[in-house]
Amino acid sequence: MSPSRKSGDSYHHGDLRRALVEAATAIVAEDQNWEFSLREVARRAGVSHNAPYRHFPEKLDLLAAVAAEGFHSLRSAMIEAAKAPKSPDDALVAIGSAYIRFGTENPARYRLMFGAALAASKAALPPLVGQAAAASRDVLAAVVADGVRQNRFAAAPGDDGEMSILALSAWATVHGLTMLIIDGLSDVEPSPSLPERVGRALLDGVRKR
Amino acid sequence: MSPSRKSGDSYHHGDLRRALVEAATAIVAEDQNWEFSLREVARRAGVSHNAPYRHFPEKLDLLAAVAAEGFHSLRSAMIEAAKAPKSPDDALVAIGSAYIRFGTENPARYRLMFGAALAASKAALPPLVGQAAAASRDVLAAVVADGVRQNRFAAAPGDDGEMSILALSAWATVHGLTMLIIDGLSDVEPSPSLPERVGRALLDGVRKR
DNA sequence: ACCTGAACACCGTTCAAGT
DNA sequence: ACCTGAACACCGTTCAAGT
Repeated sequence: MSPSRKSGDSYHHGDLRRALVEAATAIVAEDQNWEFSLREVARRAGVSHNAPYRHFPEKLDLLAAVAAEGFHSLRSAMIEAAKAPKSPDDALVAIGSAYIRFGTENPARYRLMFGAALAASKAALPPLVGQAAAASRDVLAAVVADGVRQNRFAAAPGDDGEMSILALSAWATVHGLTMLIIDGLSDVEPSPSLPERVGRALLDGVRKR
Repeated sequence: MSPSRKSGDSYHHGDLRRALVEAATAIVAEDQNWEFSLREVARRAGVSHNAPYRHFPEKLDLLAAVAAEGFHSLRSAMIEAAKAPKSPDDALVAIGSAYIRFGTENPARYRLMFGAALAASKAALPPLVGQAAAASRDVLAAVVADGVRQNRFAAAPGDDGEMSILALSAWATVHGLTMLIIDGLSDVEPSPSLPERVGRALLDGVRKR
């Protein structure tokens, strides 16, 4: 057994960091509550309650790691959704739908992703999370830019050349909707067709008429 | 000193409930952190650490009370903003601006308002919060409905008669944007003119062209 | 009715050790 | 290096009393 083994094999040691992230993710999925205790994560991972401190200086750092992984998943889901469609219109609907579906299908995980920022409070957002979030936003932004380039989407008047406001708006709409649905504040019944309908509404918001 | 004194005078007793809500609100504003401890609230109010249980069965209920009051404030800010403008266009921009300003000027309070829902997790949203939130949403919805009625806003295609999706979309946009800005996930620099610009972008999303 | 003090089972974090 | 057990200062909540 040389030490050159791939870090992917998880006997029990060597990848405690990954084990902790997975344990935390599992707890969140099972309890459907984004607030987990560090001690429970350690128990689940089979280590003492302060072994995690070797890998994460404080609880917030584990939270950030879980959140960042969540954003990577979200990004994958969006990329997957954007694969098939040809037109920017279809792509935007597909991506919007995938986004809402991702959030509403595992609300606790979605809340954690933004709750990590939330927990940070005054402090700056953990860079890990910020980058991961930006990466998933960029999938949406790319499609929006595509639509503008093909002259199908209307850039906002104030957006001279830049299209950041338009992309930000689109992100805000799907994010806000996801949150409102998760929080039970949307009065539209959450039918399976909702993501699709929201995707269409999103499209109508940017489409050139 | 008859007991028929108005409940508004706060010597020290009689209105502990209000004192607790105010103490919690003050702590959130000072720490800029929406997570306060029940014991600290009690200390601040000058009572023992479990006196609050006479008024709030559990911590979540105090959280909900603070959140509900926050929604009342938000509603007032929106109503105030909608007063002056005449056209639905101006009103929507004004309301959107006021909304974003409310959220970004006291992020901790805004996060708490939605964090109360968040904390509830699987359980249903505290009715108190749900109603207060709906009441403030309705200010926005009324202006949107006005615009549709005057044929200045375009109802979404799927919205046969109802305009709930359009209003929900508008709410989602301002809510999402507020959250993204608060969380530091918006890459647009938070200039004082941002609320105004966002209000205009919101308008462009619904306006008939 | 409303409030108290002591107690319970937790928590995040630290520290002096162990290997 | 990595992990442990004991300890510290908290927390939410409960309970038997006090007035």
